[in-house]
Amino acid sequence: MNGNFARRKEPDAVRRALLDGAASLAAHEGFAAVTIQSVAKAAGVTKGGLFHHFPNKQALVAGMFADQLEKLDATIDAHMASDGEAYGAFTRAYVAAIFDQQAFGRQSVWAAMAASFTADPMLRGLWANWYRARVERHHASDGAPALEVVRLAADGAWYAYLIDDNAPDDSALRRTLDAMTRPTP
Amino acid sequence: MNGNFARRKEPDAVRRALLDGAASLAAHEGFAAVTIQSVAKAAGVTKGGLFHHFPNKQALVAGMFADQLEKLDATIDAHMASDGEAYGAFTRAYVAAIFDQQAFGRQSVWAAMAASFTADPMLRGLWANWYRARVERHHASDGAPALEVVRLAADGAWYAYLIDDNAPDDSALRRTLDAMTRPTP
DNA sequence: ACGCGCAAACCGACCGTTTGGTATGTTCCT
DNA sequence: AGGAACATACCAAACGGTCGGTTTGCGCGT
Repeated sequence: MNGNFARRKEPDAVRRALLDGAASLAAHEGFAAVTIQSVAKAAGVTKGGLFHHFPNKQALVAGMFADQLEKLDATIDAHMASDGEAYGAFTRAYVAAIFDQQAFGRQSVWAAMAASFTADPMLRGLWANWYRARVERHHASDGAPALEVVRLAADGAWYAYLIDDNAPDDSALRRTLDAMTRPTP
Repeated sequence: MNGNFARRKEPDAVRRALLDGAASLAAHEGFAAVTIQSVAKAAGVTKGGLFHHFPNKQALVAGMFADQLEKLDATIDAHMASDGEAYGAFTRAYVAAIFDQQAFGRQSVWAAMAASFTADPMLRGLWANWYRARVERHHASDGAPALEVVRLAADGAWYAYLIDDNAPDDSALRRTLDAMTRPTP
């Protein structure tokens, strides 16, 4: 039995707090605010404690990226599971995830991650690999060129939404893109 | 007459060298390499000289952005001038500019600028205003929703191209998008 | 059951470097 | 002469990272 007070040493919980703290910091303060000091403080740990879990900052950021990719995986898989139609299911889930403000809005980790994509080739590779693997996995149902155009347009809409502060109503665009993923009879 | 040697004091030339140096630095070394020191050195000037032309770093970066926007303006206008068809002319020029590697490739200033978009709200506003003004200006010929989708897809393709190192051949996509801007008879 | 050792977990002070920015000159042109 | 156009020296702050020390908990021998 060890479910005692909070004073116990639970490294897994600390590691989780570090990753969550980094993500929250990136979402609300921007990617530049993700410093070793700030992340450690947000997790209730000192710098020394942080460096025990991650050898350097790059490892910390990479861990945060991988964590977010896992969550995105779960979101997309859940959406695909509740989709009756096989054709374009992945593209629909992808579009749905992007148009979900809570997951991809300015106040999200991805907004900050977009900033670091062009800077760090390693993080760029992480995302590129994820996307490539997903496209390849669902090639049977989502390999059509028309679906690729839909995904690209969703990416563009997401980027435009991030940039333009007073974002317009995009529900019409979302419906349009969703309709473009339906099989043509 | 004052067209003498290069030893004369020509503040306009220095200012130009600073903007070009900043752009070149951002393109080849990434946005993080755009520091006061590096830019001044690239322009053959010391820090003090730079701060004579720009009150702070934000003003320097803003000037660099405005400079690039002017160049983009010229590129698009030139493309539109040589376009016989009125409908979708702006969208076609926009797509053409994006798919021009020299202007928008990874080795371009825009690749670095994309990184700073999410970080700095001011720079974000500069781009958002430019885009909004352009769309409004060409609303008569490029206001159709189908054309907006094309522009968004071009943005998405550009972003994907920046992220994925081994970029695939996108000439087919470029033709597809271009075809989608033609008037439907 | 009980101490005991040892490694994992964490702290806190320190370091070298870089950054944007300032203050005080010095040179150049009109 | 006087201001614009630069140079030079300096500064405080923040960053990533290191290092020695301290605490916690678990295994192990008896």
